[in-house]
Amino acid sequence: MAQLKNILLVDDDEDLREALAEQLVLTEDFEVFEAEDGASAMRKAKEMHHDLVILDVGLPDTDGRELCKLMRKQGVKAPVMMLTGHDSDADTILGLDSGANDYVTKPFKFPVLLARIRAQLRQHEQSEDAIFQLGPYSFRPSMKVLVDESDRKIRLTEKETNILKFLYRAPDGVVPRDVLLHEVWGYNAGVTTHTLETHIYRLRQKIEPDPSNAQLLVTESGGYRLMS
Amino acid sequence: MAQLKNILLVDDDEDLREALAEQLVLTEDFEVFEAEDGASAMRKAKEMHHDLVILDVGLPDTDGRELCKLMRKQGVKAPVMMLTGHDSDADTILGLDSGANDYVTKPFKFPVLLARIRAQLRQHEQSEDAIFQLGPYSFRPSMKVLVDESDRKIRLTEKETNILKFLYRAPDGVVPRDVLLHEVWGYNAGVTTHTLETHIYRLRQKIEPDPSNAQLLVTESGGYRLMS
DNA sequence: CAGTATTGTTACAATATTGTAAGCTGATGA
DNA sequence: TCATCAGCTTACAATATTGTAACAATACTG
Repeated sequence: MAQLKNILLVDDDEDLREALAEQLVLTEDFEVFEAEDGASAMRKAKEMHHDLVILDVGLPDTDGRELCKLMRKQGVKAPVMMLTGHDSDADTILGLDSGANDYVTKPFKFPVLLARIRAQLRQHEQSEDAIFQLGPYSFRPSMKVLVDESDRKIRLTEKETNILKFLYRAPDGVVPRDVLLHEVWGYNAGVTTHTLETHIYRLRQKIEPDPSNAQLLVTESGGYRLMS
Repeated sequence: MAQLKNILLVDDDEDLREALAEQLVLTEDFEVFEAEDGASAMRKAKEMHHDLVILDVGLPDTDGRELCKLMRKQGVKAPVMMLTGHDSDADTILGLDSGANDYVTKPFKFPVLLARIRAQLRQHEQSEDAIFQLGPYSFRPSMKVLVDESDRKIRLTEKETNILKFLYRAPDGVVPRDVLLHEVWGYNAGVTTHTLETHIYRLRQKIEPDPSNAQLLVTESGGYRLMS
């Protein structure tokens, strides 16, 4: 995973919660934030962005499904994984219909949970609500904006958005010009690599503090790379 | 579900497959297409669009995971649900990493599968690869086009795309003007309902066979409705 | 029926987006 | 050193998108 993902882990069973948190952190892909009841979960959900929420169905103050609905209503778009003790159909259905994305029955083996977490994260990256961390910006492709720390918005054109999207997703960083051309303009595009260069230039003007000395969107012999 | 969804069901166990198909059809939400081996599954996947694929891991000719990867490589974007007989971790992980979206262990209870299918479909509607059936068109929001039966493409502007998207998703059809305004332009938009009307007009020019007698995008006292 | 509100139609102007060309820079290598 | 090339910068023109205004048609109400 290119960037550390924030996970909000909500479970009142402290032993389980901490064990889980520890294992998640060990993967070095996640930063884990913990909550032990619905109220504090909501609070934490509001005060920062999480990339995924793990939610126990049974909490001391709220029902997990209700909490999930509440979170959705409050605008939490991240995938929610429900943990439950009972594998009854009713639970499953209700769990899924509360707006949760996946459902895991306790006890579970950690690798299974982990695989499902990764699958959810991967899937969410394709979604309209996806938010990416891009250097100092948070990037919302569907809104075509970059938002900086002080909440200033940088509007992007469609081409710019697509360029960033494909650069971000490139598994190992460098994307050759012609690949980028094909990805953004399509395979029969009558556009020269020169056009791409101009777009990169314009992007840099918008996103680089010092455009003539690119830090985020760097040139790399034959292509471009997005620094995280 | 507003529109019948096509499901491709791949399993060599004829009894199970037909029982499943029947139950799915009974919900009246799905049309089911069956295949009993990898080869014919690939053939069917190519010849038409399916909204979801159910795939048994063990097939006579191919391994289900390989088939899944192959489908992905061939451009199948629909969610894939893997059915497996063994609940081993390895299977789970491999299953999820092959590009499958969810994983259900046999034997399962039908309502559980159904709930998971619905969850996948719901989630996929938010994705970039989502394709909607809109009257005679297939609508690809991420490409901002409508494609008609004879493969002619109608390009849409961003506003037009968003209008269609929100109309399509409206649970019970009619969307009041002001709601649509808020959804498409945002809550602090300095745009009058008049602007919206113009956009609707332009949309109709593009998508209605007889624009002065709208069949797809109809006016409904106070708002608009998209006919499926 | 008159008149008012709602919705549709047309035309136009402001703006944003995009592609291209032309010149520039700096590195590389013969 | 000089030629060459990849990549950057700047400017400009074509086009697409969008909002608005003015007017026409239609439905609704008293």
